[in-house]
Amino acid sequence: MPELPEVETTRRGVSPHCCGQRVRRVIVRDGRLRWPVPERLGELLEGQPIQAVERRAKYLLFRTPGGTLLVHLGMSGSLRVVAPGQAPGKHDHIDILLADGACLRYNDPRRFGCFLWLQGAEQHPLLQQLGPEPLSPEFDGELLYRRSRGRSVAVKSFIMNAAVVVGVGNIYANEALFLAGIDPRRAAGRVSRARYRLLADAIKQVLTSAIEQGGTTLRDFVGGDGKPGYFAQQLHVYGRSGHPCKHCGAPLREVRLGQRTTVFCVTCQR
DNA sequence: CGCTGACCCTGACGGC
DNA sequence: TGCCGTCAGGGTCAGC
Repeated sequence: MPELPEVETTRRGVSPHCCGQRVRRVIVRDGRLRWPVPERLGELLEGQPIQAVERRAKYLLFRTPGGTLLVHLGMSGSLRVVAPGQAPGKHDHIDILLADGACLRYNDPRRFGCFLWLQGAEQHPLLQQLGPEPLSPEFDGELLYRRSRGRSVAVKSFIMNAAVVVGVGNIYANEALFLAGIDPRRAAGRVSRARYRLLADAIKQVLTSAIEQGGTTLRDFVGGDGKPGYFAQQLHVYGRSGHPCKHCGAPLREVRLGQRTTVFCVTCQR
């Protein structure tokens, strides 16, 4: 379940192994992802040098002179660098073989991810509608306040909307709302400016600390069995329905908002 | 335009 | 033990 910190950790893990290298070969074993992997991906990518690996929202962008490979890990995807000659396992759908023999291997049991080839990537509809990066200075409480006026949607659904701010998945939305003391069910338009400042800070804080902890597992992404970083993180509410609130001890409550499991403390979050 | 809910998919898990 | 239903979740899209 890669959230933004896992995607960023993946980027940092694979980037040094890819950058400056040419793609020798592309092997697509199963191209049935969110959208079909382009038939001609091999022809398009082979021979191209990878100039940079960037991230926008939860998308990874592999830049080459001929175009950009856009990768999303979906719900269950992972991208790792494996040693030459490693036999593929179950759900290892795509290999990108690099000039030095290393292999960038994509595994995705649920196949919610995507591999797309873009030219003029910035104009692509998937990237064009996106709101600001949560860790950029552009994202703050003022932006949330302004964009939420008159909106009746629950504040939790609001901050998970990629048109508002990217990269806030279910886990971190729950955690940030707890830290900010805001009831996730509250209408977005009825949250004050002061509380949106707290919320924006909380979002930055949970994502930053998750990325830092993801960094400690970097070698897993590079070498062997990648374990998502957030398992190491101290979670206050996510997955703790019915357990005592870490602030007041009252049992945490669970509801569904926009098809997503939502956990919060009725006492501490108003 | 804003919002809700269906949908894509497989594996884990609980009940019987 | 095994079968079956349910749930998990990011993001897109249809429809109200």
